[in-house]
Amino acid sequence: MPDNQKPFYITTTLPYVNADPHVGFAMEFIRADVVARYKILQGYDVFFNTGTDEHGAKLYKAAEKEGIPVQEYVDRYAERFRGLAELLNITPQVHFIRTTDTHHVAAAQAFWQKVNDNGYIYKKQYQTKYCTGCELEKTDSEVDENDCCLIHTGRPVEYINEENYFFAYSKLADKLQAFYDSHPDFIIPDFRYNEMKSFLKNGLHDFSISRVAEKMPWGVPVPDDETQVMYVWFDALVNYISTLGWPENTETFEKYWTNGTPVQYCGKDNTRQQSSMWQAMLIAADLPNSAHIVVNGFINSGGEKMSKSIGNVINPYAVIEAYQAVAGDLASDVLRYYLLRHMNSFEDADMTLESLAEAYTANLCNGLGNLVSRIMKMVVSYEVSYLLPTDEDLLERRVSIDTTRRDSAESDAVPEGFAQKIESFDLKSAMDDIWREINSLDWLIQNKEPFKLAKTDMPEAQRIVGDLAIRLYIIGFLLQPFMPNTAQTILTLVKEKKSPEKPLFNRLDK
RNA sequence: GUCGGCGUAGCUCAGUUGGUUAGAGCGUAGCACUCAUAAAGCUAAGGUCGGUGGUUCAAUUCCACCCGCCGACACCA
Repeated sequence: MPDNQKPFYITTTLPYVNADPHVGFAMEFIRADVVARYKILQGYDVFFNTGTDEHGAKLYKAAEKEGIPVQEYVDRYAERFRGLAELLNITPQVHFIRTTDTHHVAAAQAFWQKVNDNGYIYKKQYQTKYCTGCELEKTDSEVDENDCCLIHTGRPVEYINEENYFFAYSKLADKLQAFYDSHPDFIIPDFRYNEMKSFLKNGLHDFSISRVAEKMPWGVPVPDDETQVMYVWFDALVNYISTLGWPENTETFEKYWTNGTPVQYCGKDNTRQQSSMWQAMLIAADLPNSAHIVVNGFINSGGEKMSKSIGNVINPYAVIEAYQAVAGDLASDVLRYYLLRHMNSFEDADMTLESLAEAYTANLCNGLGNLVSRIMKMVVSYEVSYLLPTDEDLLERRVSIDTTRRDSAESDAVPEGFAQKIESFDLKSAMDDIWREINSLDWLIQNKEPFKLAKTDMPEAQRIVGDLAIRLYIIGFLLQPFMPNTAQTILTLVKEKKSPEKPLFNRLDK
């Protein structure tokens, strides 16, 4: 490994730990993992961050309701989310930060201090709406036109005044605008960028960033003011840099944040926080901005939003468990495959167990799995030998295969533009490239008929199957970031010239 | 309401800088092969490209209006 490896930073948002992991977060996590693994393969020195967001009133109340200490409550959920990384086969390199980590708490305070020193924090009276029916504070979107909470429609909310700290968001509008203007690819996809640009154009209002500790103590204490704690997301956003050891570990911070083109994945409900508020906060603290915000859509099921009452909630744990029966160790790859190729890269998508089963049969059993079996069976039967390309060759797209070329236009062993698709986070299209190559190989076997040639012209049959094996190896190579276990299985089989003892993907019972 | 987007085969979507028979994958039906997980290959069925009007020699592609759907419009982690 060269010493001058280029750094790369990528992070998910931190899920709020008031419920079990959702398949939408699983998708975000998997996508970030694909990019991280891809960059690792490219030789980058990668810092991949995820974790859990553990402060705030909701958790405080949830723990109270269960009658257990908050810390115990969040510990339990943090473990469940940590378990998700293993379940989804996320690279072991991933860093897992908790916003209750002592270092993070100190970093959030240092960040606050810095923003305050720069004059972007001030104290102001803040009016909150409070529903005495719910015994909860309400936001503007939680009250109707008669100023009543949506649950207690006959009872107007009360107004409570409290003193909070405010973030001078509005003072940062010009700088944020200048940043947007000079970074045309900052938010991906572009229609989300347009939304944020018009949001900014409509004017920014300062917002409160603290709560009265007496009422809600479960937060990071505001420096030099024991009466206030930070509002949960102000501290939470700082995780993206506290995970790097900021502020004291300047070396790591500069390496990965300043020079690592930081990429942040998020769901569409987080667009504003990540790409506007957080960026303004960074500017206020004299820190460099993120390089890209990549915004995912939501996953619906059967045309409706997933909800417990409809009963269409899909649990990633259950899906993987179900597929272990047919795919064994490759079960996590089944879910990865589906979320990466059958969910739209940027817009809302629809997931059902039926369409998952259909995709599994068509593309993993009949497609990839079957192809591995038919090629490797011939490799073994005809005692084919071949010389595999090196990783360096493949990274540089230096591969020449002649005897099995369908035609040069539509079947590149290493598809042109494949890297570009991953670099622009269009992972679905990159997957499509791989499946085009899988289809090409199936077509070639059918049309070159090496299984017939084996009876009349063995050397020619061996040459064809050898090329097919090399191309299968390349498929395994390309598949590594997307379906790591499957890719390893294929690479090993081709290297060792073995046919699989049993199908990679067994058929589902009909 | 303001701004933006979408509506193309059963499903998911691509495409048309306006121009001969509108594409892919999956699904469905038939043919046929055997290296393979009864898989792969070939063929077929299936669309008045949301509606109406306009511009044009010519519109699914441009314009207007209408219908339907979606997103943003802030203190929701």
